[in-house]
Amino acid sequence: MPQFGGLETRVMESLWDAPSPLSVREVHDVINESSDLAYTTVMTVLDRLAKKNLVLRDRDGKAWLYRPAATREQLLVEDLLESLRRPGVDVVSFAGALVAGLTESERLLLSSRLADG
Amino acid sequence: MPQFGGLETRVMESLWDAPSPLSVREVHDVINESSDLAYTTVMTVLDRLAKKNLVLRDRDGKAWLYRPAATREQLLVEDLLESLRRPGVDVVSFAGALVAGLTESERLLLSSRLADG
DNA sequence: CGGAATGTACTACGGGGCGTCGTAGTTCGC
DNA sequence: GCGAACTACGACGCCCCGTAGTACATTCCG
Repeated sequence: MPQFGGLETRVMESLWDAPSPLSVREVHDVINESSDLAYTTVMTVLDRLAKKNLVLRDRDGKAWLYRPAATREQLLVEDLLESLRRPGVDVVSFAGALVAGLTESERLLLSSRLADG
Repeated sequence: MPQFGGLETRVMESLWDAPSPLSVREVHDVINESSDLAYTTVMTVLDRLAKKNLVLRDRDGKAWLYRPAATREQLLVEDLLESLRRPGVDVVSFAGALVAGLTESERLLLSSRLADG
């Protein structure tokens, strides 16, 4: 629903890319392959994301395991539909601009998917 | 490209809904049909939007006339494509989620538009 | 059992964006 | 040249987010 900050995005991507829920330590390890952040920094971010209901968490012993509340694609669609349905937005114009911006393969993919939906 | 703030959004909508470029005063008048903001508040917002190249302006005597740099639909598509092409995003999943979220008429509209693009 | 890890909760601070406006200065019309 | 309209610029407070420290609980190992 909202826009993620820079670090929030990286944390979400760690979770999205993982096959199963991750602990703070695991997310921290992933993140720190390309940075040098404190453990508590990652924890704070996960905590805030959880409070915003963008990630869910379950106890695993003394630790929490975090997982995304929605896939990237779900969030994308939610955002898109919300914007698309705001007053004044012309869906026809949107479709036109979209066609102009898509690559041919993207256009075909979307097209076929929409056709038999 | 970016996300507008609350007042920024209302200002942009004033410009989008207008048939021709508007002065600060005109935007202020539109906005103040439903609020009570100072003239300079609206001016500041327009100024910032111009500095971010989200609106364009041309001189008209001593005043500036403001117009959107892009249509809402163009911005929507830009945002969508940028998100859609980020690593990890699955366009097929996106298409699936999109079909599930669209109304039938929206689906048909997009579908036909994409088909003959 | 008792200390070292490991983990969480809570607090904090600084920067940036944005809503909000005031003041000072400039320009145009009469 | 004077007043009205307009702009330029600065300012302040709030909230979000990146960043982290400290304090406290739990667990594990010797």
